[in-house]
Amino acid sequence: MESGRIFFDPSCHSNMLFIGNGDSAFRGGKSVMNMEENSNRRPFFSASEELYDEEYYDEQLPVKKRRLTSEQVHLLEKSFETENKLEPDRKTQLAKNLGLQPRQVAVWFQNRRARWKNKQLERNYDQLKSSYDSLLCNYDSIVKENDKLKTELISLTEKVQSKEPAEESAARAKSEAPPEEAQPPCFQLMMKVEDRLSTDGSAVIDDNGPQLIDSGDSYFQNDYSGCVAAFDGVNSEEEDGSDDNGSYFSNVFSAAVQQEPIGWSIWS
DNA sequence: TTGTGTTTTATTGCCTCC
DNA sequence: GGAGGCAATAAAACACAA
Repeated sequence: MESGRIFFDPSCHSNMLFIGNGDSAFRGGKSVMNMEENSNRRPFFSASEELYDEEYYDEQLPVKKRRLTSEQVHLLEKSFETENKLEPDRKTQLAKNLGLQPRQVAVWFQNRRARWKNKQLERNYDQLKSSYDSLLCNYDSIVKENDKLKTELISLTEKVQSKEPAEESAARAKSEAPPEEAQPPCFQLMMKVEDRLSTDGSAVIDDNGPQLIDSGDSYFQNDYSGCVAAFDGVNSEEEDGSDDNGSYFSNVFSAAVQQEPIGWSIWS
């Protein structure tokens, strides 16, 4: 690269300046930056209309683009902290104080906003990622807990079944329960467990089947209802949108509604 | 010293607002 | 229509490892 003159590289997309003998595109201007007194840096000429300044070229040899001094950057940063948008008056004042062109101040703020936005995006990404990781961790522990409860349930059920004479079970199923094909497998297990765990036995199953669940000491009441509802073979109404397959829970609910004197009438 | 990646300064083109 | 903002981009300046 030759030295001594500034010219535009015609092939350069951004009108970047070079030092050399070229003068065809040389439009001239004036000094843009007043660098520190003791700085050996030379100013950078930016806008084309600011380029031509014979006196300046006689005195100095401008080189391409220059960085702002640390003092200039410091003041710009302070200004940016108070307000990241630049109104015309402030821009002019800042430019004057820093010995820069207003355009340079505007460009600096523009680039600074872009950097801030990128940082903000990074911060947001980190926050979202940590939230996601936390949720994932919770989800995993819930799934494990659910699996554990399922295993417990199956284990208890097997124990109950192994102690119950087959004929007794069959007889009760025939006389007291709704048609077996209308009940979900989970309910069948519940009935058996409920029966087995009941201390007095007589009060558990009476003529009104649905009271079984409402009897106050139901094994599955409340605490396990969610788990049971999620158990395989039990479809919630939300899942299939219907209860026309003889769901026991629907039956219980209907029975409760019918027994409720007031209050529930809206449902009947 | 040199190659390479990152940061900074600046331009361009498009869009919105008044 | 002009001013100003923003995204995309160029290119110089800088940092740093080999």
